Amino acid sequence: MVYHHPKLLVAVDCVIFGYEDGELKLLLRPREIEPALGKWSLMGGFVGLEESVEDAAMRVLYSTTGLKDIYLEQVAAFSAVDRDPGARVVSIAFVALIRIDQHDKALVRENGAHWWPLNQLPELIFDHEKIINDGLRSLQKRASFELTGKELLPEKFTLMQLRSLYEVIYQRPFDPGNFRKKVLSLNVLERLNIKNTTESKKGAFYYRFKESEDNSNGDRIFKIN
Amino acid sequence: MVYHHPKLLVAVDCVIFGYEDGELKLLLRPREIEPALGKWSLMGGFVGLEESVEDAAMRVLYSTTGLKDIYLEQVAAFSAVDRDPGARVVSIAFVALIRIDQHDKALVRENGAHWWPLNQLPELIFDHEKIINDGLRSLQKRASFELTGKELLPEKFTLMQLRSLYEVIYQRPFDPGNFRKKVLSLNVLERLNIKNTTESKKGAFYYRFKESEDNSNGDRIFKIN
DNA sequence: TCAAAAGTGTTGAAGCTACACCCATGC
DNA sequence: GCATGGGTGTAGCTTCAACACTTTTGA
Repeated sequence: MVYHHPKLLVAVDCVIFGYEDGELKLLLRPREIEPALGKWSLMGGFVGLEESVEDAAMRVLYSTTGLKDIYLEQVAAFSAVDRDPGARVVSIAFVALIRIDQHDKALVRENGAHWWPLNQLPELIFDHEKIINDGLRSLQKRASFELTGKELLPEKFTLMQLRSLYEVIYQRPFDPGNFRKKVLSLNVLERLNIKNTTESKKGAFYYRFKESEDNSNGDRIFKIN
Repeated sequence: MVYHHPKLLVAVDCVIFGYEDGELKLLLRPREIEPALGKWSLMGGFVGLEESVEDAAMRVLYSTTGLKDIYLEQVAAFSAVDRDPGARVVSIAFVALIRIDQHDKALVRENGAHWWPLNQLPELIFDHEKIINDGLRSLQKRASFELTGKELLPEKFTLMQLRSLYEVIYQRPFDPGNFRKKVLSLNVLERLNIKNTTESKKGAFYYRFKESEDNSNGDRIFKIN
């Protein structure tokens, strides 16, 4: 049986965050069709008949970065009637977190895509700037409940690197000593017996996320603001 | 210009919460068409070509409760390919909060709709039980950041009534003294010079929400669990 | 008089903030 | 030696949970 109602184009748009050179970056690509040809756009695609929106987002991520099993989280549906002047499109936005060093650089280049620092974004099409803002707030919320870094940092990292990541996610400084104590008290990291000596004279121990640790107990770990 | 991609039915489903007789209740209606005829369903409808999903949710709420300007919040998109056996439908779920005593009872009756206590729900169609669970978690989250009651309680209410509301939202008891102190410290309620004497011998002051108070500063006010 | 809710006070534990302070080392 | 980040400690403050206690009044 078929319901008699209008059908709409349904898209997914992925706010793909990566972390490199102490900055949060976003993977964007120049739009290749009218309208808004040449402006920059989130990585997106249309949802097919035989896939969920999550499947579609995974497909988009795989086809643009070559990565599977990416952290993915729904943000919201964006559906203003005129948000896309070319057609009526309802878009489901996702946040994706990836390690920049792991993605398929050739594939990204082939797509004309480019990593843009979060605070030096180019002109974006449609409502993508708003989507990005909501995506960042979503990331901040996640980072405030669950220690976030596994998906963005290298396998092993120093506490200073983790703190730097939090500083760019929250756009504010953290007290080094207090950050260290708080993070270690969560009991989700394990210290390795290797030191990083490139970023400080003394050398700092590497840490990594423990396997299969829940990492989230419902409490805030950092306050936003 | 038109994009050449499949189009899908897009629906909205509203998890409509009300509070009555010390219980959280949900407005549901029996489904009138196959498949799943006779099972109970969230209040929903299809999104038209000339409306956003928020518009569509508003429209559904107005046509089933007679109310406008309702608190409405997106929960998520549900889009499993086979979630509706009758057709491919992507549904955007919303949470709505209303005062049960204010809605249009005749209209609700006319729709065959019925208020069901949250913990005695009937058998539901499709994935609506999951949608309700996610909706409740969404309500809990909101109530943990922002004192919630304006949309569910009568204009004036006692602190005991507010506490009872929180107890059913969180499904756990709150210490009366501590709850009182915490809530009053938020500075979003104003005490009226009237007492309610029907629920206690001594009589308790009525309170109401202050006008245009932000009511949310980013901090948790209650921990979930 | 007694039960039940209203409303206030207290106390100890826990967490957070803002620091001070020493350590190790490359320059 | 000195600047830099690594790492630990601490004093003062706020918050919170648990619970005692007093007030008021209808049954």
